[in-house]
Formats: sequence, structure tokens, C-alpha cells
Amino acid sequence: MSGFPDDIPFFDEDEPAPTPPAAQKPSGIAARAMAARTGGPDTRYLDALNPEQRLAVETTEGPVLVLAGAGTGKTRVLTTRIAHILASGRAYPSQILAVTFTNKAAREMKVRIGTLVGEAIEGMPWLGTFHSIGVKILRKHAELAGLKSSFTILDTDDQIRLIKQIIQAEGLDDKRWPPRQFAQMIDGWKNKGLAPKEIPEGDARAFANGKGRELYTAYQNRLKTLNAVDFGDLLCHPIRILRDHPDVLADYHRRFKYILVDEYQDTNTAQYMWLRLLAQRPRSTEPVNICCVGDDDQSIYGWRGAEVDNILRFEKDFPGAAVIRLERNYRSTKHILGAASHLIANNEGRLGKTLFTEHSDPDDPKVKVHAAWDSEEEARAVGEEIEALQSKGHALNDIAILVRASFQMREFEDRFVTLGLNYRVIGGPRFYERLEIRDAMAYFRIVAQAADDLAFERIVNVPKRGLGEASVRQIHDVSRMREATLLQAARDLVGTEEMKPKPRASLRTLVENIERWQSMLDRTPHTELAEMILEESGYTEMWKNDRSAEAPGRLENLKELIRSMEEYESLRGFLEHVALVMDAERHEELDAVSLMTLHSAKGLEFPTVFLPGWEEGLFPHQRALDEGGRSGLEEERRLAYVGLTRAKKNLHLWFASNRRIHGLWQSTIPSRFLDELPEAHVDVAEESNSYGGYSVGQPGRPNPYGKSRFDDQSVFSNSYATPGWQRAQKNRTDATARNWGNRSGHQVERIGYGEADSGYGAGRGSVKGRVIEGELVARSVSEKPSTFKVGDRVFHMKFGNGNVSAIEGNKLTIDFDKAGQKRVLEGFVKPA
DNA sequence: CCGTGGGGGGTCTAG
DNA sequence: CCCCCCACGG
Repeated sequence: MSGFPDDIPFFDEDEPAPTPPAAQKPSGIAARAMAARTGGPDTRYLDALNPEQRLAVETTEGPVLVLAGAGTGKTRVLTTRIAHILASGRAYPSQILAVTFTNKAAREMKVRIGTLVGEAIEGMPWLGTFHSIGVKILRKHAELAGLKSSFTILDTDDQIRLIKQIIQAEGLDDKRWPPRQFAQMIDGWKNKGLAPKEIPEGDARAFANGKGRELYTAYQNRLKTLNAVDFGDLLCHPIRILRDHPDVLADYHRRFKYILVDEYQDTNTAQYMWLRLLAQRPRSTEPVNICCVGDDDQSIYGWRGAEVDNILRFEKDFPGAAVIRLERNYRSTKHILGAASHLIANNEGRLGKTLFTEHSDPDDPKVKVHAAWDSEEEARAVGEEIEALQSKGHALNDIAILVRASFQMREFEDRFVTLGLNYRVIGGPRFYERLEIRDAMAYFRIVAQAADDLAFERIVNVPKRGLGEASVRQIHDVSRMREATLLQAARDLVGTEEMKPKPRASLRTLVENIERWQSMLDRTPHTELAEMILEESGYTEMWKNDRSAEAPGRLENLKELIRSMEEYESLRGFLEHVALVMDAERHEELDAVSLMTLHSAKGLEFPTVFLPGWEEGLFPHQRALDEGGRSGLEEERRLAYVGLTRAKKNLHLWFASNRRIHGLWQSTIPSRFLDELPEAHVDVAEESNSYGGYSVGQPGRPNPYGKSRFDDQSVFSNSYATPGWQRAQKNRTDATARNWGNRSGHQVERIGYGEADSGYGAGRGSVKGRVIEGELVARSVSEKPSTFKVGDRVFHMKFGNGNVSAIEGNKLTIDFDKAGQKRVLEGFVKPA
């Protein structure tokens, strides 16, 4: 039995009242509208806009594409546009569909619309992320997807465990066919909106000896019996429902008078299909009032299926669309904008925008480029710089460090801990991904949704109650035999003699507890119930008895969990929230440096920004280059652009000549992106003392060069002429050349992070002049026909013999007899 | 049934 | 290097 009543009204409570907005209770917009009765409509909110922004706000009818560069007031336009639609009486709040990508963006929009129009935001039920709106649609029409409206949303962890079970059930070796990899494939298919029967034959064959499609089907079936969906389904199910049920679609067409999309450049194919379905009006000449806002230069989610193409072809998709460019930047100095614009100009395939600022101060500092010996040095120097700023009264809240990869954060954290400098990690290990939170949530889930077998499995022996693998298998057997949920199976099992007395008694207690909690669900305040569950299950007890260092923190987190439940009206609402959201705890009041990845920095701004790790292989990231070729490089460049444009005033770029990657110290080359910065806006910083702190050949850190290449740098002043810089340049060119050499057929392979030769090792051979990176990477995606074909028997130096199972450009997917499935470059295999 | 240690593999990045 | 998984022994 589901714990959720199926008749909760999530949908109809927001039907517009039969009276026009101006006649509603005099609050919020209505108040404004009424106040305006005497003298025309109150449109003071328009006064804060520049002409382009104002055009974007007032062009309410028909399709509109707003190309909004970084810092040009994109959010202001979106929120003001909504406010304008509301205040001018064009639509009710519930008739506006506004989608964002992140919960943070959705939250921010709600707040800002709130300040514009008053407190009427309760009535914006369709403002949210693609996923949260997907949930809403799916809950309403769950039965059309073969689900009950109480379905649970699995997170990545659950998803992988489920896939693992399915792979094992097929009798396959989950070592050879990693569930994780398959989960990514499924994700990829769902990003394209593909059901099992729609996936390309090649894809289907690429996994588990051709069982890809079968496994995908089995996975979907399993989800259905679990009454569960994964993230991808939150888009795919609604698409199918809207596509297959014209009456339902027509309903939404009537409902949504205006559609707004934030970050349109990040939409994937499924999201695009979803939007098209809702925006298209087949039997009507009425214009489609869709407004997409985005910036092709800030498209940084290609790796998870985003199609920049969606924004590039907007005008084709929506004929007669108005395209409005916002290029007036309010955020950054001219140096920062100059650097960013110059860098991004290296990309092809842009819609083209040039940011400018009218604000210019001769005292504005140029962008500074710094060199460090290694990553520890980098962290130390940045720490010192921040301390210096702090002592000059600079708020830590105004400082951010943006890294390419999360492993870079650790050194900064370590450093800040020793310095006693406050910092906060944004988007770090997420609150709800923590062990104790996931456990607690599993308890809540099984109570709210009895069919949630994954939740049951997770907690059946947590805390330890003597129900080990043997008992769990017994429960599983019964469940399969009776086609019942694990909980039902467990209930059946305790009534028999099949289990030994001890596990049976403890299973009985558990089942009875769960049933009792379930029966209380509707009549007990949910926070109270949640506390009760954690107490009576022995879960909090378990951590109280745990003497490890983390235990107190975990208890604290559990308290925090209960506390955060108070904001929600029911356990159900809360579970949904957690499945979709739950960013880490925010301590806004604390003055602290922000530490995050470049990806999570999009949309933010800080007066002072540090961008460490500008080295080849890290930024641009090797994997992006290997897997994405030229377009991968361009995406990395856009990421760099995003990073640069986060800064308002002070911008510091760093590279370290040595970095530890998976435990090994490797020497590195400055990022090619540093070369793409305009000298007019950049200073190479002279470090007064940052090299004094380490000594050459310090224990535990062998110095491959004997003497630091930067030892004598400080003799020279700010210029690209320092020997360190020049040597770094030379080093870079040489090594790029070596990579080039390698790629055309020598030892290097970069499958995962393994032991593969870094490619930056001993030099050999050289190519004169500067290697143009575009051509270098373009090779790996060239579509020239492979010399191999599917089914060929091949030999690889490292992995041995195998069969080609898929070909993509010059990359082959090969099922090796011993090593399993790998993707390798064609140059590394020869016919067997 | 549960804890430990060896071995192998590998997280860039949302929801 | 670090984490996860599995085999093994108590």
C-alpha cells in the first residue's frame, strides 16, 4: 500500500479565479493594478532597464530569443518580463510556465519576482526546474505511464544498484560490464528521449555482447514494478504522455499562455522535445509566446547531453522570432571583459556577441597571471593573497576560487584550515548524498511508499540486526515467488518457520515497526514521525554508540534533516524536495571564501576571483579533448570564459608547473588558454615572496629540474618577457608537439585515469613553431572511415585480443577477451 | 555474520 | 592516492 493518498490535489488548486486579477484581494500585483486605476498602469519596474532589456521585456507576444551575455542582466530581464506579463493582466501566475536548470536559479527567480510584484509568488506554480515540473506533470498523469502517482525518484546511487542487480540477473559479470557505465549509457539515451526500442542498433550492441537493449528494457520494467523513476524519466515520461495523449497536451496548451526558458543553451534533446510539444500549437494561428534566454558562449554542459544547436537554430524552429542581444555588461571591468572576449573569439560556431561596458576606471587592475612551482605552492600563495586582502578590509564573501575539477579543492581546503581562514564549499559532497542522510531517507521512503524495495534493502540491516546476506536472499526469493514487494515478502516470511528464530524475530520487529509507522503517516505531524522512526529503529542509537570521529557530525546532520523537514507540509512533499534538491547547508551569514567548480559558478559573480590550475590536461581537461575533440576544446574554452566573466574587479589566473595527479607528481604545461589572452589587458604577476617558501629538492618532492625554472623570475618586472614565462611557453610548445607525436600512433592512451603515460614525460621529436590545437584535436573526431569494421578481430598491446563492437570516428569500442570492453583509439590496435 | 586487508579501478561537471 | 569490492578468517 502506498503511503501517499493518490488524491492529493497538486494540480487544480491553482486554477485561475473567475475574476480578473485587478479584482482580486488587494495584495501584490493586484494592489499595484488597483493603485494604477487612477493614472495608467504602474510600470515603474521598466525604468530600471536599458533599451535592449526593455525591448526583451515588452516583446511579450510571439517567439523571442534573448542572447544575454555574461553580466548583462539576464535574470533581471526574465523576472521583469514575468512581472510585466502579470502586472499588465496578460496572464495569471498559473498560466506562465518558466523553466530553469537548477533549483538555485528557480529559487532566485521566485525571490526576485516576489520583490517586483509583491507576495503573489505563491501563485507561480509552474516556475521550476525541468525536472521538478516534469515530476509535477508525471504525478498528475502517472497512470498514463504505468505508474502510481506515489512513485519514488531514484538518485544515481539507487539507479546504479538497481542496474547492478539487473546485470547480475542476466548472468553477466558486473566487473566486465560495469553498472556505472551502463547507467551513463541509459542517461545518454534518456537525454535524447529514447525508449529501449528506439535506441540505435550500434548503441544496443555496444554493451554486454549486444544485450544493451535487453538490459535497458529490463531496467525500465524493474522501475515500473518498483513504482519508481530515475531522473531521465522525469523528462521522458512526460514527453511520451504529451505525445500519446492529445487531450492531455491540449489541456496544457490551454493552460500555458507564456513560456519562458532560462539557460536555453543548456537544453538537451529531451528537454527540447518537451518544450516543442508544449509550445507548438498545431491547429492555431495564434503565435507561440515562448521566450528563451541564453548565451551560446556559456554552454558548458555538452558532456551531459546539452545541444548548443538548440539555441543556434532557434530562429528556424520558431519562424519570425525576435532576436534580442544584450551586450551591455554591468559586472566587470574593461580588462576582464577584454580578456574574456579575446579568449572566446577563438571559438567557431558562435552567434556572436561583444560585451562592452560604459564604466571605465583607469585604476582598474589588469587580469593577473601567476606561476607557481606546484599546486601546494599555488594554494599557499592564494591563501596569502587572500589574507592580505582580508587585512585590507576586503570581505571574504567577495572572494571566490573556481577550479576545473573538484579534486583541486582539497589543497585549498587544507591550506585554509591551517590558516584558519573561513571558507565554504559550494556544490561539494551534497548533503543528501551523505550516508546517514541516505539511510534516514530510506526509512522515510519505505514508510511513505511500501513498494520501495531499494529503500527496504538499504535499511533492512541498518543498524545491524542480524539480517545478513542469507536472510536478505530468503526475502528476495519469497518476493520473486509471490511477485510481492520485499516488505510483503518479509511479512509473509515471519509467519513461517523458514527462518531461524533469531533473524525471524528481528525481522518481525522491523516489519511491525514499519507497518506501525505507515499507519501513523496520515495522523502524525511528519517531523514527529520522522524523529520517532529514527529513534525506534535504533538508527540514532547506532550513531550514538559509534565512537568514530564522524559520528557526532552525522547525528548533527540528522538533526538538521529533521529541522529542514519543518518547512514542508508532509513527508511526501519533503521526500520529493530531497529527491530533487537539497543543496548543502548554507551559512550565508558567515564571512567566508567560496570554493567551487567552474561549472557550479555559472551565474554567480564576485569582486575577486582566483582561477587556479590553468594547465594543459587539467584545463582544458584531457578528457574533454579526448572525447570531445574540437568541440570538446571549444566547450572548455567556454568554461574558461564563464570563469573569467565571474569576476567584477580583480581576477587572478594561476598555473602550477607540477601537479599531483592520482598520487603522482607530474610536470605540467601552462594552459593554451593563457596564450589566448590579450596582452593589453593582462599582467604577468611578480611574486614577491611566493617562491621563497619552498626549497628545491624538498624531501618528498623531487625536483626534476634541479633548480626551479622560476628561481630568477623576480628579477624581471611585469611582462611576458620573464624567463619563467618564456620557458613555460617553450615547454608548452614542445610538449604539445610531443602529444601530437604520440597521438599519431605511439604509446599514449587515455582510457580513464589509469597508469597511462602522461604524455608530458621525456621529450622526443619536435614540431617547429606553434601547434594549432584545433587541428590537433580535430583528428580524434574526424569522420574518415575507419580501417576496421564491426566484428573485426584485433590486437591491442595492452589489452590483448578482442572484437570490434562499435566504431565512432577513429575511436573503436572493443570487447577484449580478457580486459572487457574498452574504448581505444584506432591507432593502437592492429588486425589480429 | 561481520570486520579486515589486499587488489583493482577510477568522479570534471545537474537534476 | 583513495575508495570500493571481495575473499577470508574469527
